[in-house]
Amino acid sequence: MANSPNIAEDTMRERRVGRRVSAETVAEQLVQAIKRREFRPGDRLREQDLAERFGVSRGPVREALRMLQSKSLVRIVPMRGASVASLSDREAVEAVEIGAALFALGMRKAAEAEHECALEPVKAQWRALEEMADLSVPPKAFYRQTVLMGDALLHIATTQRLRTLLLDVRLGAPAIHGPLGFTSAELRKTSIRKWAELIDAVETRQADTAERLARELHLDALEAALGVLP
Amino acid sequence: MANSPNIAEDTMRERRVGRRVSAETVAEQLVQAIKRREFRPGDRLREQDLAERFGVSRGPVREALRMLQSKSLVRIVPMRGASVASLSDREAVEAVEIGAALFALGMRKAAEAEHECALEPVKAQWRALEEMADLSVPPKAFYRQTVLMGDALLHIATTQRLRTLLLDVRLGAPAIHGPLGFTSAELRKTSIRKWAELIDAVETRQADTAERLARELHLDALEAALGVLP
DNA sequence: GTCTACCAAATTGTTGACAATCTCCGGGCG
DNA sequence: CGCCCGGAGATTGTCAACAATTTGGTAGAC
Repeated sequence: MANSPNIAEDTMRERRVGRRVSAETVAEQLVQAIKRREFRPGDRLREQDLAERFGVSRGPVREALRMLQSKSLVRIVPMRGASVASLSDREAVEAVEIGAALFALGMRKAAEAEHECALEPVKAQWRALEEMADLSVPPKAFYRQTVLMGDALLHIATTQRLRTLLLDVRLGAPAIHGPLGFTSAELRKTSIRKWAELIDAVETRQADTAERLARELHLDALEAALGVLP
Repeated sequence: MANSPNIAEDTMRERRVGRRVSAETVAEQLVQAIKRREFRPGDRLREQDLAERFGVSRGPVREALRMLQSKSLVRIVPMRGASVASLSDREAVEAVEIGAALFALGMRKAAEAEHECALEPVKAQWRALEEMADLSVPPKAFYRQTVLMGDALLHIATTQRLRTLLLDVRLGAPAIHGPLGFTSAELRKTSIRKWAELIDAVETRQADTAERLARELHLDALEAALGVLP
């Protein structure tokens, strides 16, 4: 109550009483910057630069880099520094396939789990997705909606580890896993239909069907993306 | 003979050209110590203790802890320190299922990959496994041999990311994923047979069969382990 | 002209000291 | 008797300086 709500419009040098540690916020902001393409795959990440950018010393920056290294988001070679990880086409495809396998497992577990009324918000999001069939909606928005739905479905399976792992894997291959594939009205229609079938499979506890549909949803998008790339 | 591996008081000095960075060796040794059960799930990891143990200062120790945190091997809560991650039964099962899904994907890719004569060493290791059907061989040895075979099979699929990811996931749940299940002669026979079938499926490019067998091999062992635990 | 040795700048790796925070243990008070 | 308070010790978070290594360029020899 007597807590004065210090607003965070100031720079990050603001000394918050909160228990946030520098290394964590640095890692988080660095991830955002990479997602925002301010740093691109292959770009070098000099410790001093990052330290000045985030208003801390090199210690927390090094910790943040180590965290992101373990998530395969940055590459560190001893005595030569860090850089944003850049995946070959083969590795990117592999990452998407891993994501598909993990998501398929998640959908199996969701179908097997208890999920009383938890499917209602998912259905609401599906209706939002259905509205995006028209190509006037940018592919990125469509893609984001699918990610939202997938995460909501994963949530009802209560598989924390799986969710974070999937998030990490997707972070590494945004180029292919991203909205690249959703430029075709055909694919969007198929995708919308399969999402509906997936939700139904989860609701009616058909684990095998749910697993298959989840995998197909990912691999369809991958195939489409590969058709755009080369 | 020439080298006694116990005392390491001078190793940090100038044993070799400093190509290795402290944080990496600390992380590696800490992982070994955790695998060796010198630190057990839930045990606290004080930075100063680890620093003295490994002969470095707290900086590299903190970096190592961050690396292991991102791999879900240690848990760090701000201002309260690090501890070895301890999984609930549910989380451990989840980890094994994730491992099964990843390995199944790897076997699919192995079956689809080009693999001229690369299967010969795998077959040699299978013959070694076959010799271990007798229960006089400790379960741990049998388990280790299966891990070796699995890794060799993954190798021919050239899926680096998948291998490291699988390794990380397995590190987190050694209690269940370990040799717990292989105390039954029945299970060993089934396992040996399915490994042979798996190798054959990879050799004859039957991706679906390889994927199914890989999953079954993991889930059979999980089921057996769950039968021992409660 | 090309190759090698070597120096200087830049960058990473490591350390010890200092600051911030938490934990624990008594003592005072309702 | 139970609860709040406070301070000392322990532990983590952060920083700036120092050491080690790589890199890029330059001078010299052949």
